Amino acid sequence: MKDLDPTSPPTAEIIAFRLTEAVHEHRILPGTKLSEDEVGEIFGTGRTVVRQALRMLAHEGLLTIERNRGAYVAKPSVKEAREVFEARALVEPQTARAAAERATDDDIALLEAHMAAEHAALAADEAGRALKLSGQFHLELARIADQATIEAFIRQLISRSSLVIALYWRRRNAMCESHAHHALLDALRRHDGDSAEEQMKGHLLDLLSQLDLRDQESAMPSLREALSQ
Amino acid sequence: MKDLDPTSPPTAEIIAFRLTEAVHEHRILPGTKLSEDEVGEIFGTGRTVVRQALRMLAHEGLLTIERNRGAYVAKPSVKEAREVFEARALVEPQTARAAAERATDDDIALLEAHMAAEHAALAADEAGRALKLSGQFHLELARIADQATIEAFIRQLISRSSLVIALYWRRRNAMCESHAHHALLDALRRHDGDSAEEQMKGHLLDLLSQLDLRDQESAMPSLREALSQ
DNA sequence: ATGGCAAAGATTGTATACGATCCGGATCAG
DNA sequence: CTGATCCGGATCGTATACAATCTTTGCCAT
Repeated sequence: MKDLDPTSPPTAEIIAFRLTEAVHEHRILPGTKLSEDEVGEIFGTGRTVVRQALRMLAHEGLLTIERNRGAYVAKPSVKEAREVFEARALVEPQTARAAAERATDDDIALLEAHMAAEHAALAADEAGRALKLSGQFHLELARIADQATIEAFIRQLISRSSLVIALYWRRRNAMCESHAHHALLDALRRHDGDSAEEQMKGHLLDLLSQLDLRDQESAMPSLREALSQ
Repeated sequence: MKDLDPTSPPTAEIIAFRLTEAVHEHRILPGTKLSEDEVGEIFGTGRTVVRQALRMLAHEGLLTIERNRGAYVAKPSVKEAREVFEARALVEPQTARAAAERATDDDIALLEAHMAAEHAALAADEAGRALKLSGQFHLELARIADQATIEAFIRQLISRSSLVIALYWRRRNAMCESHAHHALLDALRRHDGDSAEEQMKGHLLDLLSQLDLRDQESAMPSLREALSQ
């Protein structure tokens, strides 16, 4: 009851969470500068707390901090983008399997609510919000699998995936991936680990295939970095 | 040439590295308190920089920070210990495969030097130093595999493995695992991905089997945590 | 007009001061 | 003697002041 006071100054964790949310929803785009003074004034706190939050996010790969220059929302290279999805392909299918084998009725209900929210966001044309929920769906699977260590890793991967999608997604309009989550949820309902693992593998390949990761795009950025900022 | 000045005050990264090294070498054991003032005086810097370092290490799971109480070297539970090795078993075999397929002659030479140092440390009866080098060996494989994202994850896992070993290792004397690294190195020399993957899988199972992770030990801690710590 | 250079402004890096919280011992009632 | 309560010391949390660094802008020489 003491932490619910809205007038109390936000902690570093809260600021980090809010910023993470904003980046996941593509309300803050890669390359944006996050000035300490600016963020501090927005949240009504000093720079000390803001610095903690920024360093946390930098450690998760969401920001890059350049000494004496400031914190910027990260712009993953094509190589990093590939690595992120390779890592996800390595870790998430097995996690989905474990989740399917362990999921309780409550877990299923929670995921259904999640998907409903995702559909609602899509219907309301709030693509950013839908994307964030989509990421949370994957994170819920890790939680259900009861693997806190891997869950933390997947959280980082999903964070970076948001950045990758912001930079390299092909068509802005269609976020037609909800079928995949539906199929995953079905597999979980049946406690079918094999199917869940397979669905997840396919889902991640689908996501990767919708990215535009041509090397042509990777040669430019280093040049564009210098001027566009 | 400017960063090599030994009189200049250490940065947060340097302090974090030194502390990490000390924990990996078991010179600082789980449960040890790291006071901000104390660490600051040791490194000749203010608390601000120390706090940054401590928070970095906490974020990697090496320390646990309790609000208004201080930072303590983490004491992973049995569950966490299992999770760490499950995660390693999930990630490292494939990484070893990729490393075997990509390793250059220089990489092999570096690993050989690494193993020599490891043997030397064992011969000098410096078990802690040998353990740190052993961890670095695994990390080198990730670097050779050219997977920066997964490398960062493995770094965290190795950190926590050091803590797990400090807490749950069975016999203090024998660190007879160097055979495994030798076999891995052989597989890399032959660029035999299959063998490397299989060797790594077996190596990690060996490590896990040498831990004493009985539930008896896991029922106590939650109780012991409350009073002993 | 262009290129280098210098000074001003802005932003981050660090230390320190002050306030908040927690732990431990002392005191006292039962 | 046991238990609770209160106070002092110590440690952490935050804000702020000052120093270091970078960027920008204006000027001058070529």
